[in-house]
Amino acid sequence: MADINNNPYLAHMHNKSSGSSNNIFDGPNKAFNMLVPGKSTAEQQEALENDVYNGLTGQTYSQKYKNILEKRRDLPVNKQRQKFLDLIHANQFVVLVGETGSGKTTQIPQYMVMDMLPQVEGKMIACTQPRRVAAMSVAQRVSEELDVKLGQEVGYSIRFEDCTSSKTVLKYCTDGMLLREAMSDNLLSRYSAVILDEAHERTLNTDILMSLMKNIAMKRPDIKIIVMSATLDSEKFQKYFYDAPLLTVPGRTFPVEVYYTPEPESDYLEASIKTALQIHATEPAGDILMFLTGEEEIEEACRLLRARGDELIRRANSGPLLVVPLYSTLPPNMQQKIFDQAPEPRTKGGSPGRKIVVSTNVAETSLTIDGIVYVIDPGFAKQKVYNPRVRVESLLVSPISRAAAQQRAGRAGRTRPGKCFRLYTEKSFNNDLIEQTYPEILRSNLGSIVLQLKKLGINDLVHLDLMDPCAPEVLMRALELLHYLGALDDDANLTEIGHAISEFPIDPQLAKMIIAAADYGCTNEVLSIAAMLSVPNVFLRPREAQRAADMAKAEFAHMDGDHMTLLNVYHAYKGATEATKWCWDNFLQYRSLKSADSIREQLRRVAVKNNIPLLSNNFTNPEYYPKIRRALTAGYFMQVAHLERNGQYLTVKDNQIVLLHPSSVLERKPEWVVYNEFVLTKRHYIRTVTEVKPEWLLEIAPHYYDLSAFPPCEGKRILEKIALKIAVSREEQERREKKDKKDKKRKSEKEKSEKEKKDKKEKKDKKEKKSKD
DNA sequence: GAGCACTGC
Repeated sequence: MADINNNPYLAHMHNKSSGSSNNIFDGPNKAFNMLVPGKSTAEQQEALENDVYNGLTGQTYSQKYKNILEKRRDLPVNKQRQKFLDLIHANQFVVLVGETGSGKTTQIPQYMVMDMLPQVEGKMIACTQPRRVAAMSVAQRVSEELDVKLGQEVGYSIRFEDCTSSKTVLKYCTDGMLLREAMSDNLLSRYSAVILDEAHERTLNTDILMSLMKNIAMKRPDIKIIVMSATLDSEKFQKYFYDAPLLTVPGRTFPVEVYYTPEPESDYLEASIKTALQIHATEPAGDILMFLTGEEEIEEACRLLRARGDELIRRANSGPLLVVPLYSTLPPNMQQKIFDQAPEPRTKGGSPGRKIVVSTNVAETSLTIDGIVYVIDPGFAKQKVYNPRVRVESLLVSPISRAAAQQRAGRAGRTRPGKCFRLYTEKSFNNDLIEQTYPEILRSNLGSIVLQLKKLGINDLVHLDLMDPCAPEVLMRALELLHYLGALDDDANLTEIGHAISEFPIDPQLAKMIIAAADYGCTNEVLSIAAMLSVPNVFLRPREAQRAADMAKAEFAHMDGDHMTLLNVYHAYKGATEATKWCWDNFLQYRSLKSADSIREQLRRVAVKNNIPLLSNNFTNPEYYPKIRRALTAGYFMQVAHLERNGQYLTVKDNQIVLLHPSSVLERKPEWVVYNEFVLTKRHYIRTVTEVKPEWLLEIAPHYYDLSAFPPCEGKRILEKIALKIAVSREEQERREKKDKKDKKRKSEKEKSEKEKKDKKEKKDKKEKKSKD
C-alpha cells in the first residue's frame, strides 16, 4: 500500500481534508501540491518560487518579486538550502552560524514556511529578534520578498503593535513578545517552528527563551527549533541543545586591518582624539567611527575634535571635518545627522572632507552607519552590573570583551576594506579581555524574570536549565522580593496577586503599587505614576540653560516629593494643546512623555483585564495625595530611608548611608521617604523620592517591618515606639469598643425592661379601664 | 549639587 505521508505527489490527498481556512491547495498554484510538510527539497522549494502563481495568495507574482528573487538566489545561505533542510528534517534543533550579509534572517524563515507548511494546520513560524526595529524592518523586507502585503501572510508583533492577521504564517517578533505569549500558551502551540535570531547577543529574554524551548521540545516532538548566531562560539550553543548539528554560512563583509598601540594608553579620550586627527591627516578619504562610553564624554570629545580640526585646517590645510555625536537619548533629528555626507573639500581638488561619528555602544549593534572605513576602539563601555547584596543595578565603565571588540572592528568593513585602531596593546587584547561579554542574565536583578518563569509553569528555579546558570544569591533575592510583595506564598507558589503582577510588563514593585491602589481608590493616578517611572528621565537640563530648566521644573514641584511631581507633569502634558512645543518650552523630553502615555494605556488595559477597578478620589479630598502615597508604599516598602539625627539618610534594614539625589524636589529632608532608585556613583544617592509616614510602613507591610528581625538603628527605635503607640491605641480602642458594646447591651436591656414595664403598665391600665367599663 | 551603555514586555 502506498504511504501517502512519504509520497510527495499524493500530499494533497491528506492535506485537502484538513479543513483549514488557509488552505493553500485550493489556489491555482500547483507547485505547492508537490510538498509534504517536513519533507521538502531545495529543488522543490525553488520550483515553488519560480512558479507563475504565489503559493500563499494565489495571485500571479509581480515583476518586483522576480527582481528580488534573483538577488535572493545569490545570497550565501541559498547555496546551503538543501543542507539546511536535511539537517532540520533529521533533528529537532539546529544551530546556524552566519555572519553579516549571509541572508539567514530573511531566508531561513521562508525555507521553514515552505518546508513545514504551517498554514495547513493553521500554525505559524516565529522568528525572534532582540530589538523592535529589527523585527519590523525584517518583516517588511520579507513581505516584499514573498510578494505579500505586510501584516497579512507575513507580519510582526512587538510591544504596542500587533501587525499580524488570521492569514499570518510567518511572524517576526521581539523575543520578549514571544515570552509573553508563552505565559498564556505554555507550549507555544500556535507555532510549528521557532527561530531564535541573534542568539549570540545573549539578552535576558533570549536566554530564558532558549531554556523554555528545550522544555517545550520535550513535550512537543513536532516542533522545530533553529538557533541563529553571528559568532563562532557555536560549540556552546550546540552542546546546550543536546549536541545539535551546526550549519555555518559565510558572510559578506570586507576585510578589516587591525592595529594596536605598542604601549598601554593612560588617557583613552585624549588618545582617541589624537588617533582621529592623525587618520584625518594621513589616511585616504573615508568616515571614522569612534566608540566612547557616555553622553558627557561624547560631547566633550566632539568639542575638542571640532576645535582641533579647525586648527588643523589653518595650520596644515587639511580637509573640513563633520563631527557628529550619537547616543540613544539624543533627539531623533540630531541622530539623523549621522547619515549626513562628509563635507566637500574647501577648494576644488583640495584635501577631502571627513565625517567623524562619536558614539556609544548603540553603533555596535543597534544602528548601522554606512560608509564607515575607520574604527577607533578604546576598549571600554558602560555596562550594567548587579550587586545582589545591596540589590542594586548600576552602570560601570569596564573593559569590553574580545567578541565586542571584533564586532566594533567589523563596523569598518561594511562597504569596503577598512581599518580598526585599538587603543590597547595586542597583549592586552589576548590576555586581559574576556572572551565574551557576560550574558545579561548574570548582570541583572531577576525579580521580574522569576515571576515570569513561575507563570510559565517552571517551578524548580534552582535546577533551571540555563546556558549560564545565575548565582543562587540572585535567585534568592528575587524570591525574597516576590515573597514580601505577596506574589509568592511560603512554598514559593504563585499567589493570586502574583498572577496579577506577572501580567504587567513592568517591575513587580510597580505592578504591586497599581494593584494596591485599588484599595485606596486611586488606580488612575497610580497608573500614571507607574508609566512615568517606566520611561527615561523626562526632565531635560541642557548645559547652557540649567537655571531656566530648573525653574521650569520647579513649576511642577509637589511638596510631597518627586512621584507627585511626575504626576503633575503627566497631567500638565495631557492638558497641553501643542505637546511638542509645550515640552520644549518646559524643558521636558517629548519622547519620554509620549512613551509614558502609551505605556499607561497598556497598563490600563492589563488592569481592566485583571478586574482592577479604575478609580480616582475627589481632588478636594484632603486624603487625595496621602492615599496615592500609601499605594506607593505598598509597592516600595523595601526601599525606604530614614533621616538620622546627624542629618544623614540611612536605608532601612541595609543601613546604607545615602544622599537625596540633587535632582529631587524634596529640599526639606522629610524624616521617612520611599525611593524608586538607588544610584551608585562616587556617592550613594536615592533618586525619585517621596515622603511617607512611618505608621504606614507598619500598617501596610507588617511582615517586612517585623521589628524583631531588624538590625539596630535609630529608625528601628522610632518604629518600635510607633508600634507600641499603635498597640496601645489599638488596645484602648478595643477596650473602648468592648465598653461601648457593654454599654449598648446594658442600654438595650434597660430599654427592654422599661418597655416591658411600660407594656405591663399599659396592659394593667387597659385591664383596669376595661374592668371600670 | 549630579548624571544617563543598550534593549525589551
